[in-house]
Amino acid sequence: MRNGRKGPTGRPRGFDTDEALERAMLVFWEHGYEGAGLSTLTRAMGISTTSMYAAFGNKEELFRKVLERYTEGPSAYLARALEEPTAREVAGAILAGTVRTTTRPAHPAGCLGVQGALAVSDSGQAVRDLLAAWRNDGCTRVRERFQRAVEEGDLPPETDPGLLARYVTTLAFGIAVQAASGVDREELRAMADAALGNWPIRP
Amino acid sequence: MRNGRKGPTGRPRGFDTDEALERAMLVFWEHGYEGAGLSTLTRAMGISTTSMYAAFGNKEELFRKVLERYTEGPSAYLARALEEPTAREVAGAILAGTVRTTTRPAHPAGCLGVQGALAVSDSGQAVRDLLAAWRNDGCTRVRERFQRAVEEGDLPPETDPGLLARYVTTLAFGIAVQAASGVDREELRAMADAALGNWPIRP
DNA sequence: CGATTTCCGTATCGATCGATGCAGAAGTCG
DNA sequence: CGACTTCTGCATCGATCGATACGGAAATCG
Repeated sequence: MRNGRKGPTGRPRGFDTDEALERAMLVFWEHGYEGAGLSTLTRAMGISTTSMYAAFGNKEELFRKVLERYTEGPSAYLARALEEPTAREVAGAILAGTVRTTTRPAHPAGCLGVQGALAVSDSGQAVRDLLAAWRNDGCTRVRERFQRAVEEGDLPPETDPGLLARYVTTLAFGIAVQAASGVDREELRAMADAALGNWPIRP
Repeated sequence: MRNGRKGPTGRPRGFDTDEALERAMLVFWEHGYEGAGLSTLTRAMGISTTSMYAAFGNKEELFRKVLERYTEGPSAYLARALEEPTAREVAGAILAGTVRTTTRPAHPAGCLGVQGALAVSDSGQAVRDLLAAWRNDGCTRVRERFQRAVEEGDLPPETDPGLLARYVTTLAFGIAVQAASGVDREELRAMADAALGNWPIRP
């Protein structure tokens, strides 16, 4: 559709796609996939429904692009945390990043990947499955990092990397729920620090 | 309205209120407050929308009654756990009960109190706040139980009961999210056991 | 400029949302 | 039985849902 080799270029788009996605991300983050109506979304994006459909396809594809943006933006702390030198620092960075992102002032409380579509109607199950896969993928990446830590001798050889990854992600998802409930940032940070006081947990 | 002192009794209700509430609970549990439409609810309850409004008021009041039923039914493990003799056993019972309830076969995965209304549209914020208060109330009750444990010498005197309660409930909410993502029951059970391997956590 | 392409504002689609009005059936009283 | 009360099935309400059709405005080409 774009850039066929023949003919004039046509009128360029009248709005910034990146900024529109950012606005849409904040709406989905606050209200969830199904709680965010087209009217609310387009009003926040500053465009009409026609422009939204022309630029992003439909509501579900808009959400998919928003989730990509979220992964590389507010949730980028995960990828950075996986590069910490020790498993203990990886876990600490994940929890600290989760607390920071889920309780940032002037941003919606909680985590888009958790509250975006936990329980939905029949028409939203595709997005529900997408987010479930997103969460499970996060846990898998943490497990692989802990597996490497075992191989490197950073973690004791009898450590179960899957168990440990499930523990850290469970804390992270729980923090997201607490944040969505209005719990204070400092309290969550203190709790996360204390949770890693005895590290690593063992089966 | 019911049982005014004058006049005949009138035609009795043609369905079992308790069973209708049970069916509604399962629908809200699976689809959330806003994801459960009146047509889905009434079909599952086996009654018409008119009967639902006559018996329960409206959708929001129906949900409130469903939440009460959930608290005294699937979530009753919390009240029982608080009566365990030691703080350590309280925490263990809470996590074991959470795993059991959020992964019970033939029941919806996850926790109604978590996925019932985490992120909603403007018209659902009353229910959202209701569930946030429900979760915070659970944390408060755990904190008060741990406070008692400190006074009884069951927990070390320097223990922070609020921190410990936040830790246990964060794990519980995280378990609910994992369960909603399809994580296996046995894996969650093993993780919960390991999480309490070093008890209590300290600030 | 004129031709062509694309974007965008308005108006609207059918479906579903939660919620009711109405009338008659069904049951409980004296 | 007959008076009275309540429940229930059908139809429908206005609002909103996600999604489009259409046509004019705007921008880029030769």
